Amino acid sequence: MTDILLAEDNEEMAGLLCDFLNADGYSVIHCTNGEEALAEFERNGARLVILDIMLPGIDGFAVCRKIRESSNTSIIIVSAKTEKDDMLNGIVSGADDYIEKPYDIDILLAKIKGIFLRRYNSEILSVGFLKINKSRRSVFKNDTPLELTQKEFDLLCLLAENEGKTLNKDMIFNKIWGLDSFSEPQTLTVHIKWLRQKLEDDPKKPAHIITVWGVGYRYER
Amino acid sequence: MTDILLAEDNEEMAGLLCDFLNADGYSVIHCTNGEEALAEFERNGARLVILDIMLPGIDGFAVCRKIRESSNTSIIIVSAKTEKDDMLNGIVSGADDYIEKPYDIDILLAKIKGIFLRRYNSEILSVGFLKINKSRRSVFKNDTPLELTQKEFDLLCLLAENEGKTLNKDMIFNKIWGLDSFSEPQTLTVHIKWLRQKLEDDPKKPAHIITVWGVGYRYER
DNA sequence: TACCCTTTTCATTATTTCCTCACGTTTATG
DNA sequence: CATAAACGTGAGGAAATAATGAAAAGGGTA
Repeated sequence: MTDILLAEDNEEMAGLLCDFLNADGYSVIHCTNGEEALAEFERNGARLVILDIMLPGIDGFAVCRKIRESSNTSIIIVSAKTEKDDMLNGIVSGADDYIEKPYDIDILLAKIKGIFLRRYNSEILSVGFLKINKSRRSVFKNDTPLELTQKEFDLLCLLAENEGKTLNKDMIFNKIWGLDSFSEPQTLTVHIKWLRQKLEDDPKKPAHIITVWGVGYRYER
Repeated sequence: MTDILLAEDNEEMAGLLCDFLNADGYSVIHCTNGEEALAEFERNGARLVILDIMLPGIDGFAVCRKIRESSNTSIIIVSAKTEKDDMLNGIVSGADDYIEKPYDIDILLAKIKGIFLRRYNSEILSVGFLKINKSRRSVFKNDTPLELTQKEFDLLCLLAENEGKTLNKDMIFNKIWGLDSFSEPQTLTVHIKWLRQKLEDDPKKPAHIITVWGVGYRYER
């Protein structure tokens, strides 16, 4: 399922917003009219729907009501008009939130972040070409999913959360294996290898999981 | 539990709003400062909290954050200021919605109605091809009913409500069997099997109830 | 009690992940 | 350039975890 379904007929606006959303780590599908949006929603669903009111064909309110018939997904309505009736209409149609054009993109992004946090508890960690969803325990490399094992995932999270910072081997080991572990420290390097094989373009020449000699490892985007 | 906890220091405003809310059938408790509101929330909770920002003592943002530490109840923040920062602050603090003074009381009432509808009236959980009616305890897969046992139903609800989120096995077990259960944790995997046989197209290759090795399970639509 | 249905247990198999170890490669240093 | 220490690699097997099938236990009801 996509994170966000965006229904907006202004290509320029939509493109810009998509870029921002992608940068924040959300997967986005863009439709330019109401029918398309409804069809897409029926097929694949979406965690959040952003609806422009002034869509060609079916308008945003109608799309909103239609979606609400079968789903309680989150919906934000975007409107150019600033009339009270419009706002009321949006709320009555079942939208979770309402924002007026021209809107400040930071505010929209903050609203979205809030919705995802409250609703899915899902902090999406977006580091360069990687998207790590900690609550799902899933990782995407440029939109293709990576199948990581438990240890690999934990390791990657630790490194990515400390992106650009060199982490001591002992520290990594203790965090992931626990202080009371009896495993050989060497085991860490093996897991690093596997991680590299899964996410580096050329595992022989790691560009993201960097070895820092005598110290540990560092994640670079 | 009260329907609405209103934190507003302006008595006149509060009185008016209370009247309207009562007229719409909500039970309301009114506090005039942050401390009082927090104490009341701790004691009795509330389905929705309406917070004025400019409260004597602790301000609305702080109250909001404090409540969010322990609860995901709905929160609306009311502010006289109209600055972007204020709005962002509200969203970041974890409010569900934000309204500016002077507000149109109809709009506020509509927002409230929307929140209650979405949040407490949504007995029907619609997740992809599944429709779960929690009060009737019935489940439909593409309009054909599934006959689930009690445990299967509870398990499915838990997974579906947390769609897309990987749930720890222990957590699942504790939620469904209770903390004081003496059953073998193994019994969970057996029920997972039953569930898969009833709702997966190919139970051998589960597409919806996903195993996350070493962690637990995740529902995907 | 006998029946039916649900739930649990248990033993077994299947699968995935993890660890170790030996050996090869790279790096820092004198 | 030689050397030692640190790191990387590959493979086999151990260990951990899940899935399965069958059977027993429990609970409600006629």
